[in-house]
Amino acid sequence: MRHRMSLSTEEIQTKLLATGVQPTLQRIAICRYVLCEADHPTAEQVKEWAEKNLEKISQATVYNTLNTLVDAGLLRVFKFPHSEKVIYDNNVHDHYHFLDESSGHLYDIEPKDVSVEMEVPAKFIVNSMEIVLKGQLKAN
Amino acid sequence: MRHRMSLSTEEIQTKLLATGVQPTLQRIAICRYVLCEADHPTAEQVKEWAEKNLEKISQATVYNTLNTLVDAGLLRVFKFPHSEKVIYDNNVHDHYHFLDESSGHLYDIEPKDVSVEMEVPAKFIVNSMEIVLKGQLKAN
DNA sequence: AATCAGATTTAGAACTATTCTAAATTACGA
DNA sequence: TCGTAATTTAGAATAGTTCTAAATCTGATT
Repeated sequence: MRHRMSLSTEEIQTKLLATGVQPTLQRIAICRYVLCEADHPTAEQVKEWAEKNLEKISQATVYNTLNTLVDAGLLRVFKFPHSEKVIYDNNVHDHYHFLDESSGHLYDIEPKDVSVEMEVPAKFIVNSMEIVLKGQLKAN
Repeated sequence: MRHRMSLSTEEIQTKLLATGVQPTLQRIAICRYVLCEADHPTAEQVKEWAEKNLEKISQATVYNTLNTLVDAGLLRVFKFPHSEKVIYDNNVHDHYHFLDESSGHLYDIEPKDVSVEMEVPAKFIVNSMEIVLKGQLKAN
């Protein structure tokens, strides 16, 4: 279940301004991709998309922009064991992940769709919890 | 709860031979550290230890040896979100981790010490599960 | 003990993903 | 319109790990 937002340029601008980020051409374009279209993209994928959809953009700007969006709380970064590359997630709320080991595809798992009952040794005070499930999709 | 084994050189040799790994000087030394003494070390820490405890060892041998031990099933590799570096774990059974966010220290959590009740959307066939808890240790 | 083949070790280059640097460009407010 | 700050850029730098190919070691066979 992807967080697909469909946002107009104005809505993106508003979102950026609301989080104190200057809505430049490059940032708006990248937002169009990472907030609306993409599904757990890597920086590389963002760059590929941006090169197709902008006159010209540098690697540094892609990274700068993604970091800016993360700092602004519009995006989250994750790093999974199966890949060196960071992935960006437009689902900024607490959630878990499922990795389809055959395709490498990632799926968000909403906390409401799982029940985790966890009891840990008393000496640990748990603030947060990262869960990655691995397996395959049911064939059916 | 660390998996501290105290193993003699002979026992290490036997372990290596049993898994089809030639027990060279370097490998035995590194085993002495990673199987007995170390606690979730990085390759860098293994290298530092090895430089103190061997005449001479190269970076490549440290990495080669760690990879060999992982392939042999004597060690597991993990990669956590809070660090770029891979860590090696001599606990090769299924288990989870707790990250003390104040110290950066990792603790193994044995499955028997937690109860995880998890129900996920039916389309996912879950084969394994990585769990990292984050927080602090209870003060007292 | 000497030989040879294969395994291991090594120094250093290469690689990948990301960040840094410092100059050029752009945008915003006065 | 001007000046200052923010943004973008190319390319260098960095970190962690792997690769390469030469040197060394091992240990089985003679």
